[in-house]
This record gives sequence, C-alpha cells and structure tokens, in this order.
Amino acid sequence: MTNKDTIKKQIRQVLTDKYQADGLDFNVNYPPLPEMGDYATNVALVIGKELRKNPLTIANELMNNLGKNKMWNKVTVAKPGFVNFFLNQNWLTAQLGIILKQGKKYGNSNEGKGKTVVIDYSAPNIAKKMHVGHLRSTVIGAAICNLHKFLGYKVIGDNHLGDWGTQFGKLIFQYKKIYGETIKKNITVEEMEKLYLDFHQEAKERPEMEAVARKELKKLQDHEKFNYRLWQLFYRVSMTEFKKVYDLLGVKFETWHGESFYHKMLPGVIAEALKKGVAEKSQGALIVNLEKYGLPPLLIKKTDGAYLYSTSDLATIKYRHEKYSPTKNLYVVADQQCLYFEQLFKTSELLGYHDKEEMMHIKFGLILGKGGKKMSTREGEVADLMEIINEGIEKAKVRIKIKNKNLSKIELEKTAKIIALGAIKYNDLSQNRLTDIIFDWDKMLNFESGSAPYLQYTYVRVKSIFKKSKDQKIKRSNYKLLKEQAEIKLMKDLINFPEAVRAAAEEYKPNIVALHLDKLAADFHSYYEQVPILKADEKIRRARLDLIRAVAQVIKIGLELLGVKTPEKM
RNA sequence: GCCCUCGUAGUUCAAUGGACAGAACACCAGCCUUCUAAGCUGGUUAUGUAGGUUCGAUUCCUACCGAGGGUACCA
Repeated sequence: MTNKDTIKKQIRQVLTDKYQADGLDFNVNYPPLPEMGDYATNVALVIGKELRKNPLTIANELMNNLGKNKMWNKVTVAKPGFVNFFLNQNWLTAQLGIILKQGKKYGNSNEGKGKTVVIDYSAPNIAKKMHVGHLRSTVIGAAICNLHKFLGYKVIGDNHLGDWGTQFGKLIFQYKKIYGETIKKNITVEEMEKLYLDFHQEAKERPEMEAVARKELKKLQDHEKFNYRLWQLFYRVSMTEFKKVYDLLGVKFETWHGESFYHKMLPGVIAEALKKGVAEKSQGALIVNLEKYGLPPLLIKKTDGAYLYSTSDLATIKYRHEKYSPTKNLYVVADQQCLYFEQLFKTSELLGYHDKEEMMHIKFGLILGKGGKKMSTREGEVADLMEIINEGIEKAKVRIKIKNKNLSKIELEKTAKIIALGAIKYNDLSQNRLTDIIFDWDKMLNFESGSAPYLQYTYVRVKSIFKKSKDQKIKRSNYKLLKEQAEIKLMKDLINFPEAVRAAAEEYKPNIVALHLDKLAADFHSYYEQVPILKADEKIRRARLDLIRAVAQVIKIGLELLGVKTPEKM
C-alpha cells in the first residue's frame, strides 16, 4: 500500500461514517508548492458538488473527523476546499531505514501475484533491418515488462516476428533472379533488403511479377524444398542480426513466436470463423463484417487464398488465451495500426477467442524526420538502429576520454556502451508515448541534463563518495539529524518512488518513472553542491551517507525498470 | 469524405479536471587549490482559434484551423 493509499483509506473511513458516501471517486495528489503540504485531496470539492454544500465546510468537517496517523502531523484546509496533509518529520526520516532495508526490492509489490500479462512488442521483420521505429516498441515494451514483473505479475514478453508474410514470395522471386538456385550462405540483411526494394521498383513496370511472387510464396507455404531452405537462410541471418541488437539493448524475450509459428493454425481459424457465421465471402475474399460496430470490414483471407496478418493475429490470441489465460494481452505497436487493432479485438471477441482478458493496444506516436515529416526510405532518412547505436558509443567514448582519464580500455568500452544505450533508450522512455517524436541525432545522443547519463552520473557521484569514505556498510544512524531543506526534499522524492512505479505500470507510461528519477537526480545534485557529506561531523555524516546510499539505490532500481544500466564510474 | 492521434517558450518535451503551466536545449551572467563541472546558482520566453460544461479547463464537449496517420487483399 502506498502512502497515497493510506491517506485515501483514512478519508474513505470518514466518508462512510459521516456522509454515507462510499463509492465516491476523488484523488490524492502532490500539491504544486511545498507550503501547501505534502499530499492534498479534492474530496471535499467532490462531495460539495454532490451534496450541494459548501466545500470549505466539508473540508473542515473532514479535517476534524479524520483519524490520527503518525504519517502526518498537520492537516489544513485551503480554498476552495482542498484538504492538505503535512508529513511528520520523524515518520519521514524513519522511512529511510525502511528503504535501505528493502534494498533493490524497494518499490515492488505483489499486487500482480497469480496474474499473467502477455506483452507483444518489438516484432521486426525478417530480411529487413531494424530501424528507429522498432526501437520505440522494443524499449517501451521492455520497460512495461519490467514494471509488471516488479509488481509481481507473471510476464510473457513475446517477440511476434514478421517471418511469414507476403514479402517472402517477392524476396524469393528476386533472389532467384539474382543468385539462381543456390544457397548464398553469406548473404547479409542489407542484401536481402535490397532484393525486396528492387522487386518493388521493377514490379511497378512489370506487374506480372506479382503473380509469380505469389506462386513462390505458395511454394514456400507448401514447404517446397528449395524455397523453404531459402526461408530458413533468411531467418537465420536476420536472427543473428536481431540478436546483436537485442544484446546491446539488453532486451530478453520469454518467447519468439512469429507468424510462421501460427501458420498451421490458420485454416482452423478460417473454418471456425465460417462455422460461427462470423466471416463471409465478399468480392472473392473472406471478410468479417463489422458494420454493426461502426468499423470497416476485416479481411482474413485474400482472393488468392493466402492468409494475412489478421488471420495470424487471431490465431495468436487464441493460442495465448489457451496457453497462458492472461489477465492482460498487450500490444506495443505504433499508433498507425489503431484501426486494425479495433477490428482485430472485435473479431476475436465475436469468435470467442478471448473472454475476460483485457485486450489493449498500447500505441505510440511515430518517429518523424526533420521538419515533422514522415521519414522516407527513398531519401535515405530512415535511420538504421545499429548505426545509431554505434554512433552513440563512439560519441560516448570521446566524452569519457575528456571527462575521466583513469579508465582502462576495457572500462572505457563497457562504460561507453552503458552511457550511449542509456541515452538512446531514455530518449524514447522519457517522453509521453502518444506524441510523435521528431528524430534528432543530437537529442538522441544527448548526455546532459534530462538524459540517462545525467541520472547515471548521479549514481556515479554517490559511488565516488563511498569510495572515499570509510563507512562502507550501513551503520545505525540517527536520521532525525537530517534536517536540511534539501535533505527533506530528497527523502520525499524517495518515498514517492513506489507511487511513480505503480502509476507508470497502470498507465503503461514508463515516462512517469523517468520523470520521477529526473527530479530525484536534480534534487540530489543540488544537495551535493550545497551540503558537505564527508566533511560533516561523524553522526551527521553517517546519516547523510545513508541518505545518498538510498538515492543511488532508487536511481538504480528506477533505471533498471527502464532497462538502463548504471556504470560504477564515468 | 469519414475515423484516430497530436497542436504548450525560438527548439524538443512535461503536467491522473485543481492551487502561481514545469523541465531541458539554446542564449546571457556567475560558481572548480574543497565529496567527478556529464554538475550547480540566477535571468528572458508558451497552452492554435472561437464557443460551451465547471467553484476551477492544457486536460472534458462542439466548431474551425494546422500536422501526422488510417480508411479490405501490406504490416
């Protein structure tokens, strides 16, 4: 139970006893200014509206009827009817000991115990490079996985690879044209991508190529020997590349069930859809009419008999339902596919493929090029993910060499990776999911304030103090000595961390955690500048060391939830 | 045409219907013989337009303007 929950619970007690208002919805917030208290509730304003009574009167009644709690020592009422809570300093300082005791578990919970969440994210296409667009899904998806695990959920992160679609017919067609009937073992992803692009270029003038490509696809789907071996080659080469990227990003999936995994189930899906009267024929194809629900029809089988992404996704929902019976089935996919997911979820519902589980499209905005326009492959604007990462690592190395000359070569390599990848990931994670992002090299590789390196630097500064201190272990300290404004501010940041974690998980918005860490880090740096730690008197020094130990601990936990590592030196 | 998302400072982004709209970058002025200056302190600048609901609107509703996306055989 978080601190806000404690306050809420106590307010609810008064509501029940005094106003017989049980199901009322109100909030508990952090007020905008410290003078206004540490927590504030609008409950009196809500009741006031409901009962048509003066909210100030209600606020006062509420204040007077509120049970005591050692968490706060003062409650006030402010216009037009806020009730403000002021934390008890002794209670606050005592939290520090609890935080340190909980260690890296601080902020976790078991509220997800017994519940399974499936998270579908990343999902790159075989035979294509991963670009910045995949980064968003991967990084946000991974953070949502981490947050849910931290809250006790069983998490199935699934990389639903695009490994069986129409593109393979085209690819095989073009491959045969260039390389003939041999297996080119050393083919690269770049070459595969070029085959695909060339096909499209040529097919514009020779549309008859499309039909041949479809035949190649059919042969693949029938497991014809050569085409299948070719597909395996494409798959293997692509996976090797993907794994390099995931290794660097530090992302691990529980399963890798791509479209090919579901291929055998597709005829069954179609048969079931027909049998249940969900699907119908239209213009030679098979569709699900969703007019009743205000949606355009969903195509599940093409005129030529081939299946689509939708067919495969329906099979996926069914599979996940039977295999995991999840409470949530989440798709971290770009906003572009918004309509598609509405159709998909509705169709799945009609088919009875899911019942209680919450189906959710966690959408995010696009990554746009300079000037806010969509990035175009043709103009060479689409940034290759590996290229960005490598550029970032190089830039980080240059920076480290200037900043810290005492690092060994190995340390330099390792640290540069941690910093560069942190910066790149944080760029996505610190922003609201829904807004479109303008891709900007400088911003993505920013190492200053408002970046992951800023947070990492906080951790390193604390570590550096400990290296110079004799007090390596937690000793019994008197935390009541922590009376500086900056210290109180830091402790409040620390106790609010679990609420940030929870809000981030509930709203699927990792940027809530990012923002919280940024505030904590800023408050730490400010504290660091104004208050001496090692030079303070013995007792105060010990208490301060514990305080910054807790700061480092929370920074590390938070960054880990975001999938960002923390270096020991930088 | 219809549907979805977004419009906040010069730029890039924050802000579960709450109190005086926050940062960062950039720009200007300071701070390293003192725990790592990737830092700190101070300064200038913003809610697309017009209505509505509300004690209170960046947030909800309506219209308009602007950007992006989608709108059955791609994913």
